[in-house]
Amino acid sequence: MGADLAKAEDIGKFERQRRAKLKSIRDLDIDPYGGRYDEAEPAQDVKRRFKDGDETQRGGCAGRIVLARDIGKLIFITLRDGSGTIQIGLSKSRLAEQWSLVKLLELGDIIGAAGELGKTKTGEITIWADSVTLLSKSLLPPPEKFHGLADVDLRYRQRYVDLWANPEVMERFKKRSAIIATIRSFLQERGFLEVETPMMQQIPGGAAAKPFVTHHNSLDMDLFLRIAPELFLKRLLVGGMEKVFEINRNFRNEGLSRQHNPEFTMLEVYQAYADYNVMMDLTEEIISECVQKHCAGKEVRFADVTINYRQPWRRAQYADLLAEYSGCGIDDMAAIREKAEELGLDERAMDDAVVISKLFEATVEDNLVDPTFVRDYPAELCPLTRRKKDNPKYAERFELYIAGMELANAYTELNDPAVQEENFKIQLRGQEESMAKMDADFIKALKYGMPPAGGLGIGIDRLVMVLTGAASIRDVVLFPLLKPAKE
RNA sequence: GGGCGAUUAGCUCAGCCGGUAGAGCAGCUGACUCUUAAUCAGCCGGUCGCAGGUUCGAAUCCUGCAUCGCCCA
Repeated sequence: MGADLAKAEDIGKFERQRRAKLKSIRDLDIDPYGGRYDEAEPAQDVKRRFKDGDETQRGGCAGRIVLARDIGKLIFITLRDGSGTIQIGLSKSRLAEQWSLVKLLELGDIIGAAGELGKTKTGEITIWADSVTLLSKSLLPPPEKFHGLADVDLRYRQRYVDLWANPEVMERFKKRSAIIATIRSFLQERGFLEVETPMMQQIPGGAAAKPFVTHHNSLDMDLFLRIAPELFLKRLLVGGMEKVFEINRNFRNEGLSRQHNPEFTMLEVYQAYADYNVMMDLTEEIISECVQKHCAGKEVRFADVTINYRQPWRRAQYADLLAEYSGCGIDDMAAIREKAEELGLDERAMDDAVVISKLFEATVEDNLVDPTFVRDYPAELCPLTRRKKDNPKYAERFELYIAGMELANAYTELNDPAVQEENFKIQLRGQEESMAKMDADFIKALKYGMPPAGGLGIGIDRLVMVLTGAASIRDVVLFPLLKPAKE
């Protein structure tokens, strides 16, 4: 407590010094918070269009001062904007009456500068400013200039600092945006309609997860933040939308981990008259397009492994993979339970299907580094999925694994209302998980008739992780959920 | 929930077997019109996460707690 107060005072010291400068600037009759600035263009563009030897060129940029080298009557500033950095040369002789302002500038301030373009003796493209505009005074000291902001917790809490103090962070989030844009246009070009379905639902369904609860005051009604959009997107299939997709947030009331943030972004795609094989091809095409456009090659580093995205991707049977890595035949429950016991999975109270799934997680997943489609899941694990016609023990479902992570999940959608209702009831008997909730309106929709369809979900955050080499989901979510800051 | 690690100046970090706190950056003062993490001289800056314990003496050893990270469930 005493230490916290002391710290607060220290921070106050730096802020006091900066406030004093702010006052000096006001005393010069200059607004320290500027306004519209029309002379700026992106730093990268200025550097790109610069032609050596032409001394008539001019340019202007606006951004944050991230480095400054003060040589007395000449100051070099490294200015960072959204596109990169550029050097500004501030000389006393050129700036004349503005020099007193220039001497008051410091790291972190946001300025605009315009003037002749030129190269320095050492070859750096530089704006030799003849006008400088203070656009926003910074009152808090920036992080250390060379190491940037290193404290992991602070980086997430103060992402607004992280983004400009650590350029690779900005790059990663630009890439995330570009990847999502690629996916969106890929689907739109193929005739998929982008839709938005409710985030606040009365009956949370479409996945097995615990929902967040919220409350609508004037209706005096509890609502759930959606755990999946699935049941609404299928209603759209009933309504006649034959190719739809949604990219939006899902919310699951679970713990946090490297791969889990309670709110995460999901792509779901539905295509009438298709099945899971069509979805498999689509998944491979979408992600390959992203690799093509946003990665340096077909091999991408992720943590301590290299992922090989060369097509075609492996497509393997769930049962075969289980046998390959656990040594257990999928029908040999005695062996499966013994193996689970051996691995300390605490399987006694679990249904057979759940034990199988736990054993799969424990033995197989980590081995699936290169993109691998795992297909034909035990039907008990798939209440929304159509069973295989030639072997109803299995469902027409696949998951895509990359780097040991579940990246996508897809199936041939179940469109028989009687079977769907029965599956809901079976789930109801088993667990209190939300998948167990009976959605009578959804059954009603199916009774009107839903075309056979393939459905696909891709975890966008995880996709961005594997494509950008980010080991934690927190590195691809701008503002990940954190515990409240201590004060 | 369990294990491991971290917590020292605003930031990034040193600090050995216990002897009473250091560097770089930032800041302040001064010099410098071609720097690139500019340089040079000087100065300011710390209840060493918190609370106990051992000791003549604790940033250092012990215990508990808190926060953060990593791994596991």
